[in-house]
Amino acid sequence: MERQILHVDVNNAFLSWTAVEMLKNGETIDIREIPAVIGGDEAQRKGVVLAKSMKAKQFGIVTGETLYSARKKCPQIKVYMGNHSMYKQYSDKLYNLLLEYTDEIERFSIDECFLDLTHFLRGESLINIAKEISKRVKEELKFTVNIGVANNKLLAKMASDFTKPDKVHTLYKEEIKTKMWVLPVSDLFMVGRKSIPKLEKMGIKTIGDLANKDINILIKQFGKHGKMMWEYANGIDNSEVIYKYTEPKCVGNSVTFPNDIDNIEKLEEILLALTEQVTYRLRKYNLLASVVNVQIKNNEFKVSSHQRKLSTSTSSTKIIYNTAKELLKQLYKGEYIRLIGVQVSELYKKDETQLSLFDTNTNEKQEKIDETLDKIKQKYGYETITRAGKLNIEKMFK
DNA sequence: TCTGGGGTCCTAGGACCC
DNA sequence: TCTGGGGTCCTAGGACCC
Repeated sequence: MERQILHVDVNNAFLSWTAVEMLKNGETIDIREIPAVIGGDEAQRKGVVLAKSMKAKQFGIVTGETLYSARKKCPQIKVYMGNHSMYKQYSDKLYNLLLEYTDEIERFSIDECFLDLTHFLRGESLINIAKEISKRVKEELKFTVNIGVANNKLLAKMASDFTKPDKVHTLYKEEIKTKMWVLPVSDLFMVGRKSIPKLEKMGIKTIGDLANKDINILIKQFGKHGKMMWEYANGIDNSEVIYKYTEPKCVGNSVTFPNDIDNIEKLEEILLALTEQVTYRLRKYNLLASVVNVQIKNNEFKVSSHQRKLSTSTSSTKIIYNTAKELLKQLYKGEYIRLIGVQVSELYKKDETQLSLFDTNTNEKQEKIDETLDKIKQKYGYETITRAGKLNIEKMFK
């Protein structure tokens, strides 16, 4: 049986949600109607465009570029700050509305969902459901979405990316040639910055060119990724809508400094603050980690990383930080550092861990200490007790 | 490039084992 | 040892996504 899939994508999510929130708070200007972007803090060297209005797009502003460059394209551009917890609230509102149609929903990102309606149609057509959702979101939640209607996730996602905003598009098998193959290959999901020039060198300019290329040549050049790109270009995708909760595969935190740092003590201090946040989340998920990874980016943007597998899995701040500190020592060659990050992976559910032959007791003792501290954090606020003191990355540079 | 932060997945090469 | 081949595990780096 053909699957009935929708992809719901919020138009300019961060900017639209900010607009709705501002209007709710008495603002009279709708920032969706003027050249505006959501951007990071330039003083903290996080000045990139995270979302843009349609008006801003008309000036050629793209997501990810610097605010400096955005201003050059449009000097009157208005820049607003983001607020992640507000985004989450709007994301939840959308999700709750979608739940009225099916509980088979995959939250692909904060502003995108896949819906599997195969078992929930009851005689109605998929496109009419899409139109109803579109209308209701606009009326009830005051922002707009694009919806892709198709028989698999890839085609639904491609369809939702056609003309914007506030549109419903279908992309059925018989429409692939006319609607998808004519697009530049860079529009295909999973064809990124590095693949585009390689594909062009092979004479592939459109998605159609890719679809009709010999798959073996693509596999030779790109490996598994080549096979996937070819399948996507041909509209082939058998992946399921993953609507059940899945545990994260890794947990990490990283930070770009307001100024480059060449002082190992300072780096260690920040590393500790980051590790505390990572392990705090780990314990909140009730997970233990077996691999610790530390990453640095120097002032020339060169990224390097070291990782180490632990003899036993743990969520202990002390154990993970000690490992991270050693990894940093191996990594750091005295250059100016722009970013540091710590990430843990190979995660296990706490109750499922195999008991290691040695030293589980010390691990457990450390984890107990952390859990006690976590409870205090929950009661009195996170800032009160982090071992990095009142450490707050911004404050550190004052 | 005045170039964020949080993820997932893949690959190549080396160590080590039989 | 002037040493073969295959498998597994580990690490570093990179591609891609939103």
